[in-house]
Amino acid sequence: MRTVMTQLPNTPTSADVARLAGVSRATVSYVLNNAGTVRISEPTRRRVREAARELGYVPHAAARSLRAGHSRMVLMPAPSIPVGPLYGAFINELQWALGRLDYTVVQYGSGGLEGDEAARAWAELRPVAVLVPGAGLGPAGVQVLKRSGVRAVVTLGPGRVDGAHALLMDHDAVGHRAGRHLYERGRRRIGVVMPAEAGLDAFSRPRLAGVRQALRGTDATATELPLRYTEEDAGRLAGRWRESGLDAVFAYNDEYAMLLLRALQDEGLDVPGDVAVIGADDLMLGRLLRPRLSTVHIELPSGRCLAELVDRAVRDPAAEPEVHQVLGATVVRRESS
Amino acid sequence: MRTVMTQLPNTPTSADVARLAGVSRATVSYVLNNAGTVRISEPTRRRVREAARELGYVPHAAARSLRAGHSRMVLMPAPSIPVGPLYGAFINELQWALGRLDYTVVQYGSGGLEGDEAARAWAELRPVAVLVPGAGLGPAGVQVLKRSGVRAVVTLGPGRVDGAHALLMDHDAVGHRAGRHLYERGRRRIGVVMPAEAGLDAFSRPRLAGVRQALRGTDATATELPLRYTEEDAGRLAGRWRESGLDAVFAYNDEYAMLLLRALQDEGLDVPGDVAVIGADDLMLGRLLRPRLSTVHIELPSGRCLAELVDRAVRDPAAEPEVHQVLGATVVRRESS
DNA sequence: TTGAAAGCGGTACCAG
DNA sequence: CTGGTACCGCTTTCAA
Repeated sequence: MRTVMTQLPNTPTSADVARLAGVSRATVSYVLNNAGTVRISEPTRRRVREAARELGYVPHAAARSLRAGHSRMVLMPAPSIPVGPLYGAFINELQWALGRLDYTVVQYGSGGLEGDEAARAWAELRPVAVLVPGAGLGPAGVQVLKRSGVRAVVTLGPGRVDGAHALLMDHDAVGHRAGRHLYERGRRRIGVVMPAEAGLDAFSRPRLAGVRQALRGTDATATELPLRYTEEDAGRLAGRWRESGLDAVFAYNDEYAMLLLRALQDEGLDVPGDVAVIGADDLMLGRLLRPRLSTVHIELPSGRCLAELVDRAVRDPAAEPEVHQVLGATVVRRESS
Repeated sequence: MRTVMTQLPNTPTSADVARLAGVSRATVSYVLNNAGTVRISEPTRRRVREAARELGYVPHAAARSLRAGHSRMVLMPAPSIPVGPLYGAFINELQWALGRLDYTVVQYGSGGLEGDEAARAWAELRPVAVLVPGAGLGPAGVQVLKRSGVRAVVTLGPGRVDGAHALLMDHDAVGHRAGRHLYERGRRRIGVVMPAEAGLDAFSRPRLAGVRQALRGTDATATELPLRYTEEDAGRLAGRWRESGLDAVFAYNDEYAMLLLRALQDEGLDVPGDVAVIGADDLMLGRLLRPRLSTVHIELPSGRCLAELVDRAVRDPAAEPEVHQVLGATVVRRESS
């Protein structure tokens, strides 16, 4: 006794189309895929197309790629932390560029899984390529992916991983430029804001290291300044500023810089007189402050360029992994330093 | 004559695991899925697990869901325009919440496809549910999805679509609050910034309509102010301000508001004396300006709440579509209005 | 020009 | 407790 309460539409398959058109499934496949090797008469083609339209037939991607033994899916983990406009624009451009090359980009919501654990989940989808921002994927993860038929693994982050192509985003350079700039402006006691928010230390630590490196062998010092992204915490930090004796600060990025800048001014400190401030990312909004915020402009690779790398790698999976240095960092001096 | 230049690792299948463990594919499946209905001896289980580990076996999601006739994939189109921190945080929360309910969230890079065209592409993946932000999906698209076995279609946007659940984000309300606020502050000639950037008019138009509605039946007027997100264009707009006679502006969101605010001040106009400015989104950075930016705080639904809606809908696909009003808009008055 | 059939990788029923 | 096997939807030889 089956009580069917709700008549869910039975999803039409190519067999249904074939039946309706009075042909075989093979013919349906030929017609709908415009197979070049076989000639199908025009009347038949029309009947098939008509039947497909009438039934609302949509091919089943899983079945197709199961049969084909491969797909054109490029998988990236979805960012688990809110991501700035810079990186967001980069992703969009990349998706578009890969779309032009007939790949389908899919961002996988890794819901809690980390690094090599996540790699297993990604591998289940049998993508043709995987793009992994940040660190977190180890050589083991790369192996899992490759063994599952992934033809190209590309990491975009601070370091390279064995077996994967790498787009090195050298955040040290960002800190280095900032540190050098502040030093050249005569600053010697330099604070470096370290966001307290989780997930950002992958970027903040290299940036700090870069500052340290720029200052190595000089009489200048770099001091870590933990900061939560709240007005209260910025006020607290600014309140202790005079006693700290710091005469400059590299504020991780423009948002933290703006936050701190305002707090410093509220404490009666003069920027850049008493303390020079520089951010990073070159956000539009930084230009609107008084004084206009100096910043480290960051140049990401073009989406097109990365898309081409992926395509190359997919076509020749056995080639040596490419390693590119892709993060350009330039100081844009405005009024705050 | 096959010249194999590169020994690509042959992806292990459950058959390989079975062979290595000396059991059948069925047994492998039982063991690896912890099938409750069948008892497998502990030694066998160990042999199977060991073999799977050794081969680096990863199950093939497509094959599995092909056989099962369904998946737990929730598909959303990836945003094609850079998205603010508000919405980004919402997506993250949603992904996490759906992950807790054992769904896999996938953002599909629709690379150029629009609305109902895109629906067909999504349907190929046979997701169990589809979440569509914005307008653009019509009833036809919903039908395509449902006929392809999608059990829940949820739109988050300005209006409802036949057959789909709707989380109504009433951007009119944002404009309405802003308009009413400015009116109550005694302003009568109100400008409304309309971003020139593509893709934003889905939001900006309702917001404008909301302002108009708030002003209906009063002696106040709303004037459209096209604005590109550049300093030059803001300067141009500010340069013509005095002759426009406007005494207030609702600037679409906080970013455009900040841009315009600075430009107005550079023109020697007093904010809020000569012109009141209000934005929207309640960005942290707006609080840092002088004067602090008034704004319309927007409350999005909690990810958990939406995840539960999805789960309900998936469990009972035949239920009446739910329609919820989910966008809370509240004026946060600071110093610029 | 079209059809029959094998098989992609897994799952689940039924026999043993 | 375990193995054989049919089948999910689609593509692609091979024959007719």
